Amino acid sequence: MTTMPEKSPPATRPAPQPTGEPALSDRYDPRQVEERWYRTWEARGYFRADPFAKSKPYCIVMPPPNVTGSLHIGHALDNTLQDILIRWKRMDGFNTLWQPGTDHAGIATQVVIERQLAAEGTSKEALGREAFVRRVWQWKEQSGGTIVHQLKRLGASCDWERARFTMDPGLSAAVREVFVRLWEEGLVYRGDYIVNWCPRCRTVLSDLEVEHEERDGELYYIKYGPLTLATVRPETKLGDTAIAVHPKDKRYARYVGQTLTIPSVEGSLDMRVVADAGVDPKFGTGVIKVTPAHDPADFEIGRRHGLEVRQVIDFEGKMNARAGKYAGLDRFDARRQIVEDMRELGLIEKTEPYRHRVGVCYRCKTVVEPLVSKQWYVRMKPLAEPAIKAVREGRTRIVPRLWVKTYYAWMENIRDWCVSRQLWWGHRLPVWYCDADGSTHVSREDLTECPQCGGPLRQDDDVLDTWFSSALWPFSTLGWPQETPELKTFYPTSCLVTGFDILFFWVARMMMTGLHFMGEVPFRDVYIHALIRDLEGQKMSKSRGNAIDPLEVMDEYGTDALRFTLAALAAQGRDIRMTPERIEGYRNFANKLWNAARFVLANVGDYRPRKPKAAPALADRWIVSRLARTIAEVRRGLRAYRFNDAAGAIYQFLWHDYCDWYLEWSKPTLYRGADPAVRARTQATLLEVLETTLRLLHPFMPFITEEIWQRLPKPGRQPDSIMIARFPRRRAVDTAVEAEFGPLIDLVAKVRTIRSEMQVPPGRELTAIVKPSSEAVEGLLGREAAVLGALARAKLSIDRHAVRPPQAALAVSDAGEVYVPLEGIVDLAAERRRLERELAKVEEELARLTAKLARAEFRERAPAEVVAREEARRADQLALQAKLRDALEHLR
RNA sequence: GGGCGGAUAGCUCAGUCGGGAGAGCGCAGCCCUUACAAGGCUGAGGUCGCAGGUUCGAUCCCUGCUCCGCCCACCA
Repeated sequence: MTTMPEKSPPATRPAPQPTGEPALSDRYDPRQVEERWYRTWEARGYFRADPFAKSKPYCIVMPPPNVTGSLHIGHALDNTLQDILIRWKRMDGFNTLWQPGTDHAGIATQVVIERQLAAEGTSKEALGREAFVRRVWQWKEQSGGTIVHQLKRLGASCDWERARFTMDPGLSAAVREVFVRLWEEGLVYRGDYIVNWCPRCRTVLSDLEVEHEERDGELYYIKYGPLTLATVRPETKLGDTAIAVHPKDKRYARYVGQTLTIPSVEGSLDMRVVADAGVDPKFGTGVIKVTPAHDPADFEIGRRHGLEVRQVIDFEGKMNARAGKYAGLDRFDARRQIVEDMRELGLIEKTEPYRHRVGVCYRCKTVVEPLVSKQWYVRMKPLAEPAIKAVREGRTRIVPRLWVKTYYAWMENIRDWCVSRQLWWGHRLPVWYCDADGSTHVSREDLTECPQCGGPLRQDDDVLDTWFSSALWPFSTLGWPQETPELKTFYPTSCLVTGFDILFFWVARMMMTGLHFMGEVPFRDVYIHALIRDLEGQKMSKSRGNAIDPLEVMDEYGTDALRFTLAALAAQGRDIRMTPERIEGYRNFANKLWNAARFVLANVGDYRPRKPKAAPALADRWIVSRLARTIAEVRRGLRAYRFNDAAGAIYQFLWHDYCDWYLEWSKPTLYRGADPAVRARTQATLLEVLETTLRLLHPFMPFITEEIWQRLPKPGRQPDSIMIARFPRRRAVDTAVEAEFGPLIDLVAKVRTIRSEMQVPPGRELTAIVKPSSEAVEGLLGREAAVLGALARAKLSIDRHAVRPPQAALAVSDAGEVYVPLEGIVDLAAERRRLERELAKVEEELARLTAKLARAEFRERAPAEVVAREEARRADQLALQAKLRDALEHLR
């Protein structure tokens, strides 16, 4: 790595605040910069929100990561987008609050500690509940903050002083308040139903927490007395309490109502045959066994026919005492054993391979066992209706709109939410039972004795589903149920940014609780972004080994590069496929910016900000107009949550307009002894445009923009940091200037093309004979001749009466015609082939246009301007055709 | 079974009034030109999944089909 010779900083520049070395290396080194600036920003309190500020509030609540969590690429995306919004709004003068926090993550956290205990040769049972919970808290205090530090590395400008944890006293009070109120309103109830049980986690799961996986299994055709039925779960046979057929199935009508004696593995069973519409006559033999205790569908059939619920599998997934000789066997071992036994008894008619979906625990992937047990539920329908209405009425806007339908579909078919969990880590249910009089008490305060009989009370052992407290997040973090200034100022929050995977788990539930308890939607906008996958479209995960670790990316490419990459990719609907190459590209972009800044700084040493003496040149006005266009695009992009559009606009502008054209254009002025006033004007434009672009880019790339911004000489008093500077305002685009400048760019490009295609050695001096199309263009070319010549690397000869010499390559620009004499250099045969190819293309296009224009329908129906354009295009092509023919003639 | 999304350059993807197809990467050629080789210049490469329809005109709107992916649902 080479080091630049030290350059003395411009005299007017205030000493860069926390900046280290004065010289800028030719490569941007993020490590030098990021931590230093983050510390400064935080120390100066720039992230802090003020509930009493007068400016318009803008608030985002962060989806709380699990305390056990480590920053993965999904967090990085989610939080980068939030930070972009918050930084943008902050710079735009809003009173911003980005409310951070973490989630206690019931099962996930409990599993982590259980694993630790196992490694220590002990268990939570050995510890006891109280000691276990203490242990979790201890762990939380020590290592629960990992993700917070990682979010800081990402540049997240949250108000950390307000960080909340779902099990904080305040939030726990909110949880209790909500549960008690729901109980008082009759929206919470306790009931005996079939639930999804995870035998490994030993807890009930909500329907959402069950994932479905395709697995290969076998379909067993079993003889049930005179009938044969098909099942994938023969082990539940011992819990069968009926046989069911479809009511209209004529094949079995005569059995309905009868009680059959079924020879089985444990002697004979007597079983009723019932008719139920839930049976699909087309599946298997059209007969099913009914196991109300271990199948949700069977449970329903059982209720309809008053069947006995006969549990044969216990809460650990083992066969229980009712299973006779199979008692104690794991359910899958029992399946094998029973099948074997039935085979010996000749009860298995046949088996078929069968691929089906099984429910598995979303945490540990263990096959879920449906079991009947007593759990707590929240009645959802009354809560869902206002939440549907709020979106219908546009009080909350879901972006992109494609998720709206999904939201409605789920809300409209919502089922009651099982909220109790058989865990130790979480909010314990505020429910007490009196064994003396059998009463149940739900209370805001801890109870010790029965309010009815004064007898001793026993608190329910269960805790609430983790998502119960998350559902209150937008108002519990702001202080509810207290009436706080925070709530008053920041609720409803402005925008929620999250992935679609937790639309039901979280977003929908926040909508419901927010409306119910606050009387208003929790957020005005919901922006739902895609999920990041690898190149093969696989979900990233540590176990697959395909995960891109954002921490490693930040180490290697810098945080700004990662953030910009994520913003640039954010548009996509459902999936984002991410590759390191992509990040590398944006790392290069950061480096490009860095070097552009170095160039500017190296060339403004003698610049003194004062009233400009020279009027801006065409190029100055052009870049300023391009900047205006970019500002408009960025603002439009951000407003519409089109982060990729916004990022793309800046990328395009900075690299291709500012660096490729304007910087190059400025060089002749800066290097050669130009008029000092013109030179100062150029310097002023270079600086002004760069400074504005930095502010525009800051929400996306906070670190590098701050680092450069601090080094720029700025007139007058300025804020101490770019992050509290103003976001660029919209300004007028000068289309006339852009139209004037365009042809100049074209001209340079044309000459370069000729040079490249004719393989003119770089050392060789070229003369470009330019024939301007009008006097105005001639004047323009004359004024810009020096720059044009330098960029095109050719001597420009402007001649209104130029005649294209023979044996010449040809190019056309809007500014006129360019002839470049190339005698003795051109490979004539190759040139002829090239011209012939070109001619063929032109003629094809010409034929198409001629046909189109000949059609009466087109002339009559198409808008006049379209017809005119097509005619102009045809004229161009005709002229081009003539020139090409002419040129070919010369070559022959 | 219901619903949703995707199919555009070799790869990953933009393309929001229907009016001449774009980016990044990759590839080819030339260049260490005093901001940057993590760079510059130039170039090649596409029947916009298939078939119909609407329209003067369709990558875009409608219908059908094929192939991927996802979500929801009590077919054992």
